[in-house]
Amino acid sequence: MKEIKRPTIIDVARAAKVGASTVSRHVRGGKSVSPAVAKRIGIAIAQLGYEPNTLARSLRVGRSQTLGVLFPHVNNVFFGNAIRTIQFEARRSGFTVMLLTHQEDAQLQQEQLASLKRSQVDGLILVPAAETNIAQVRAILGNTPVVAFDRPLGNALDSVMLDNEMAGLRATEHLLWHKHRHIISVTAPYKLNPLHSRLKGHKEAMEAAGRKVETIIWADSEQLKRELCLALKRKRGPATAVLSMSYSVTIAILSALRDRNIRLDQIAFIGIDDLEFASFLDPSLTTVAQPAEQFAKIAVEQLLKRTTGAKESPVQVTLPGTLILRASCGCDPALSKGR
Amino acid sequence: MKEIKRPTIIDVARAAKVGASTVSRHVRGGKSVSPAVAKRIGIAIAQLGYEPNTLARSLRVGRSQTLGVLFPHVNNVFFGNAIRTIQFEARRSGFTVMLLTHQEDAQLQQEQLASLKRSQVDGLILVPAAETNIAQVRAILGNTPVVAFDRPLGNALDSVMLDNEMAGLRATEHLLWHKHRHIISVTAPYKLNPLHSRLKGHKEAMEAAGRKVETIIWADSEQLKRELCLALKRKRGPATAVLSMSYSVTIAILSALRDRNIRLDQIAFIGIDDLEFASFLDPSLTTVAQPAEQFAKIAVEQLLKRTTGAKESPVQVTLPGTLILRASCGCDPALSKGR
DNA sequence: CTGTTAGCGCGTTCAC
DNA sequence: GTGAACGCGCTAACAG
Repeated sequence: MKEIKRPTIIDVARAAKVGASTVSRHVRGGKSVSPAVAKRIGIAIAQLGYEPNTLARSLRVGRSQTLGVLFPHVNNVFFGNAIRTIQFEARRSGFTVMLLTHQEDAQLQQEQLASLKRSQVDGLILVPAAETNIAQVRAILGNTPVVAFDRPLGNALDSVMLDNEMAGLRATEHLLWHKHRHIISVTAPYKLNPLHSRLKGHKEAMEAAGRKVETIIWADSEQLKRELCLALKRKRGPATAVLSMSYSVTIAILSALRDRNIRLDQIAFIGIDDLEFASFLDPSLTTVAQPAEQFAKIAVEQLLKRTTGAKESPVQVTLPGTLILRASCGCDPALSKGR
Repeated sequence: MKEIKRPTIIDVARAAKVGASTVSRHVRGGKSVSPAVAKRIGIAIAQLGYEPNTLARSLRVGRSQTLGVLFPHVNNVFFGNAIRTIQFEARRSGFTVMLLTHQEDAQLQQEQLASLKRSQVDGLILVPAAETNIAQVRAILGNTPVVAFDRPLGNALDSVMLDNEMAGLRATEHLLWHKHRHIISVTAPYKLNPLHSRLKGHKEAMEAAGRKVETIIWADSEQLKRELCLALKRKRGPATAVLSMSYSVTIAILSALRDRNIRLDQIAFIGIDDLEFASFLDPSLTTVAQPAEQFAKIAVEQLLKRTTGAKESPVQVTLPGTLILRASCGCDPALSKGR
């Protein structure tokens, strides 16, 4: 079994006593090859253990059949599920996925984009880092199709994301419905559009109810602890409910509460973005979940359309979140049994 | 800005009035090019927005500078961190990473392996699905270097993983030290070597202490609830401590306890594998954490050695886990403040 | 130090 | 229905 180098299409051709192009037609299927010859080729391929060289094929046809995916990271349910589905959908269409991460770092993002470009990806699904603008991306990517995922990147691009404003609005309304009058919202310092929109929806709901908007911008853990305690423990109209604007903010809040020995059942809480462990906390956490799989399907579908040269104007898909009622908002704990 | 097709090395050569190979030497750096010429080439590249075509280069040199990574999924801290570090380390050495998942499915794993092979990856970091043997992998991969990650795959391969037996032993010893006499261990039905080893270590510790080994094999959630309740609530010597053998088992146990309204503080608990939310539970969860970053570094390093043709006999690296003492084992809750 | 030439493995004309 | 020849973009030999 001296496999000093891998068999090429020519080796197969020789073994099957046919021309190379006949083998080529056969492996790609569909094309007309006489049954007898097809049989011989099939045997030769099996015997030699031939696998087409994707690199050579891509170079020749000018498409790599590869989709780039550039995410901040892979460490949360939403991204994890999205990635799984993206891979699945891409595979179904004969594409492979090249997954990179930029760790929310603009510099690294640019490098990764360059890497993707050099790899000749046919298209890209991008969750842009904060303060990214479309020009930076285009400068590196040229005219490679891009769809923005989870975060907008100008309306010259296809995009798919949550109806963030609605999410903020609905979550707030639910808290108000539970008769909370002093709700404190917590957001991250990143200049990320989704956070702004969620906050905007929150403000809208608060103002419609005639309540004062109070927001903490989480800068560091000490400051968050301080401000959160202040709001929750003040004598005059202490906050009784907390609305978290994102996954990482929720983590920060949970840490802060834990460190200050404030039990979750002393306040009401809703977090935008679901957490895999939301139902294991006590009380279980009410969250607004994003339809990751649906996002992924739409993103891939849209991207594949573009790679085949569709020229329609960009579509911006916006999907509603799902308010998962568990216990932390004040709803009956029994509800949490669902999941 | 009519960018009808991307500039090639020849376009650059013409623009700079030099030969193509001179440009080639320049872009790869290091090689000797006269300063004057280098300058001209630099300008031409900037002007045209030239990016080398990785595909063509790979085809030519016979290496893709790409490392394949095939993981079960990306949805847990351990895998997530490992992936991040693998990408980082690979990048540092000029490699890009092609990440695929097999969802613990042997069939899908084989397909993904084939895909990786066709993509001409220079090496592969693999977390093998259950019941995978080395022959299956080699059949598809030929002589592409592979390092097994987190799970062994025969000793003909480089591998890096946890000292699983030690982890099971240490966790058990800690529970015994807390005077628990009836400890119940819970494992998954998958025929995964790490689970066996952890269980083996557990048994060792139990037998050394003269205690009876009781193990639940988690088949489905109803059965788990039933058997767990039975063990915890029986009249004669009820179990007072639970040892979970893996991340997913821990999730299952937490679900079971929640559904049966058994609060975590009624029992002692240690889980092998850390969870990102371990410190948010009440009581916070004591776990054995795996050094994901260290694993990743070693795996990449070893793999890169192989891709440059190292022929030493396979090395099997085994690293100890870290017992993170939080509250659920019975240690002072104050300890949990650490993280 | 530089340019010319010849393929890497494949798909695609275009003759047969 | 089939095969020979060319070239995708690049780098490794060589010759200058």
